Amino acid sequence: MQSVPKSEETRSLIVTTAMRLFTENGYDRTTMRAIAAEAGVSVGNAYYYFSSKEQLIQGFYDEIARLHLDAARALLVHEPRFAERLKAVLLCWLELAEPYHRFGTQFFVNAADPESPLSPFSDESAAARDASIELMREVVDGSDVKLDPELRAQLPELLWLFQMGVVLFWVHDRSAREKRSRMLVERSVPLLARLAALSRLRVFRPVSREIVDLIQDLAKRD
Amino acid sequence: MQSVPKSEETRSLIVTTAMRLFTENGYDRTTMRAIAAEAGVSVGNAYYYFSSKEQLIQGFYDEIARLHLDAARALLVHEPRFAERLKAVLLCWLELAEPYHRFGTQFFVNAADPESPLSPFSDESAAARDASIELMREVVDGSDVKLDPELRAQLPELLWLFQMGVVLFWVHDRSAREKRSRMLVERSVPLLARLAALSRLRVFRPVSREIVDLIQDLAKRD
DNA sequence: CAGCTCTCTTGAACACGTTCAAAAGGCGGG
DNA sequence: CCCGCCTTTTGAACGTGTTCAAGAGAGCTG
Repeated sequence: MQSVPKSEETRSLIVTTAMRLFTENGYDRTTMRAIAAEAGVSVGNAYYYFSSKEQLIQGFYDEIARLHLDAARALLVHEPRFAERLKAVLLCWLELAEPYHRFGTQFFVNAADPESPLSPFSDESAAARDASIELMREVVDGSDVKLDPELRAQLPELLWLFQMGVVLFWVHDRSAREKRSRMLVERSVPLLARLAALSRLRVFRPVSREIVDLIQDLAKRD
Repeated sequence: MQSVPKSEETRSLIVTTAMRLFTENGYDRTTMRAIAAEAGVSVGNAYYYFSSKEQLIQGFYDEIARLHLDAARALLVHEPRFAERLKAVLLCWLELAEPYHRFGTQFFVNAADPESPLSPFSDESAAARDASIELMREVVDGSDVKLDPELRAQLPELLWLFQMGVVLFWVHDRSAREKRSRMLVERSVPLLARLAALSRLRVFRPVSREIVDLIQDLAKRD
């Protein structure tokens, strides 16, 4: 049988313990000393595997992203309508993230720091970001939506940005079980779909072209 | 002559010193001990006036908001065109904030924490927020823009939200002298103005109504 | 002036994230 | 079995934000 290297065991023991304590007591109230003690290792050992307390949640971040990709793809299989596809993907994220809303808040605040490797715009997050954009591309391509080809090319990235906006809203959402975040998704998605459809109208063309151009220029890396 | 109470002097000595050190060395690299030493007081004394290091920047925050209100109003006097008014107000903010971009970043990250009193959505920030929304109302009301009355009522709040978006972009902007943030403003504002005008078209009415409704519902406090 | 009270000030102490020199384990080659 | 080398582990120590009990002033009252 395939034996897991000892070091990998220690690593995952630490990250598992950390996640448990974070969800139990919140991020701020969980100390590195407590994590180490609970995992039965020394503080220094935790720092041998993770360069900071913040870094500890990168593992969780990756985990939730992976779960979301799988769960969302499953939902897309039998649904051709664009708005429904997008809605399903976003609601699915809200559902998966719900258990972590309490400390997730703290986490996503750290992630808002442009310097942090946890920022969705950082180089370190490039892989996760690309995967999410790819998912949005599937949302668009597998649907029956009719679009200006130029908009179609940009849309996945725009939808990813929209998703980041939803996350931002979710972080600030204090309603029971993040009901308001769900409402945001349920009501804004049909609107987006209608706007996307409208974008093919003649009056709209110049405006939608310019929007696409602007985003494209802004998205260029410095 | 009106004598300033001693305590006010100490308070402002501390905040002034802190601002200077923050801009010189950045927020993280400036310690409370350094601030206290430089101001010639004890660490405990700084905490007598400010409940945390973060709190120290609330002063700066208020200051910049006040400067912006004055400077922006001056720009509005002889300009009737809606897009130009909005653009002037936003570019004016970018200009005022530029010297603080370096540590402002750190600051606005803290402000992204929904729990923090520095969050633009917090109760503590209500006064500053209302003042900014009022400014946006002047931008709209003093202009020649023609609007659906319902949209007109909501627009100031929407524009304030848009401004928060610009700030978010600015925080992540790493281009020289935040050139990209200026570009964002210069190109997105005319688009917004055109969209606002389009909103009076018959095809658009239902969509724009729903957008206004949605925002209104979301803006309701829990 | 003596005493009292309230504001202001102090600096040592605490808790936490983080670092680092040193020790302990594990392992392949002699 | 021992030696040398690399990985892993340790815990004391450091720097930082923050707290707090104690003291110093400043002003008021009898």
